[in-house]
Amino acid sequence: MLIERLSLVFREVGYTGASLGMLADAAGLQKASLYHRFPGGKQQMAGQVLDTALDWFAENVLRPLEREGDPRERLFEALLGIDGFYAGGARACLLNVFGADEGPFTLRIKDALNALIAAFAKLAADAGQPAERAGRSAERAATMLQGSLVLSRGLGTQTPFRNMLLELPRELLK
Amino acid sequence: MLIERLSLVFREVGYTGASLGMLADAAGLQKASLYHRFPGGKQQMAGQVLDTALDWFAENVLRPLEREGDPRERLFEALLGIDGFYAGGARACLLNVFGADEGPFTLRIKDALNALIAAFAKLAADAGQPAERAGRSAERAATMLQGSLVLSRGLGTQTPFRNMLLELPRELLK
DNA sequence: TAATTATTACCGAACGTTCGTTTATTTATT
DNA sequence: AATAAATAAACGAACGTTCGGTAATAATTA
Repeated sequence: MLIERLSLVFREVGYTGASLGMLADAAGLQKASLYHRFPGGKQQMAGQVLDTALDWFAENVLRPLEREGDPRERLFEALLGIDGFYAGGARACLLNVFGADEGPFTLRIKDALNALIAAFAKLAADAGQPAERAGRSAERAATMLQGSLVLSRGLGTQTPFRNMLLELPRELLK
Repeated sequence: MLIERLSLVFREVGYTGASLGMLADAAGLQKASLYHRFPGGKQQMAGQVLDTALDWFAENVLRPLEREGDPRERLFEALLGIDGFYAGGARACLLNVFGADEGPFTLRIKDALNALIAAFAKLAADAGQPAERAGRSAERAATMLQGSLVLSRGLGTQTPFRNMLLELPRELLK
């Protein structure tokens, strides 16, 4: 899939860091050919990459968190989605990567983060946490998710990410 | 201070995102003049910015964490340093910003993160936590620090950072 | 102290390179 | 034949960098 190849580049070097040469190489196309698919240029590529990622995340992470059913099962399903989305902590988060460059993605990033927190909060509430505590747990869960990605990348180890996956149930359930 | 002005630019737009024009403007100098102070160019500027920041961090955060004395007092002093270092969550972490671009700073970033975790671990151990648990608490504290910065930036609010400052004592003490 | 030399700090202008993008043309598909 | 997909070549603009020279400051000499 073309979008996914582009996504890997953006997630590795960020928006400004991704040159059209790199993107073309990753796509297996010439730079000019990318402009046939994305007349809007680099910004459109990044936007579509972000949209696709957010769609996947909504389907495989948010939806399990928000659906009906046993909270523990829903959380495990979401954690599976998270693990896949970040490749075990090896791939950076687009929200972090695109958020660094203040640009046309700021609003979408903000909405996505809020949606994640809201989904975590619903799960925690469904698991029996009082509303206020569920909100704090949700924010802390999102914080640990993002932080573990930073640490995993900075340390060159996937263990912080894995530890975070193990700790989220304690945080959000019961 | 010249270095601090450059630091603000790097922390705002990252390494690749920072152009020499922006850096020169922030410094109140011409581009050519920056090459008088930094013959090594942009890379040397970033390296010196990183070194200066790490020195400040070591002095005002790591040292309180590792010194002798009451753990609660030491932590509060460190939290004060952290709050100042990140301007209440408004300024990004150089470890995150420079870590995005895989480059000549990777090793220094790794060492700095490990030093922070080690300092947190020593504090938690001094506060009475058994060694193994102190290590986990320390990693979790570093994770929440970095994560709260991502969230604060992404959401455009300082509250995640502030909440993190409030939660660290619970995490590391007792 | 005054004049002179070194040294440092800074700047305008240009360098070659790479950036994102466009145009014109060829190849593939239907 | 017509439409879509891919490309080679080139574009202006911005990039990081270099260079020659000018102001300012310090050191040295007389």
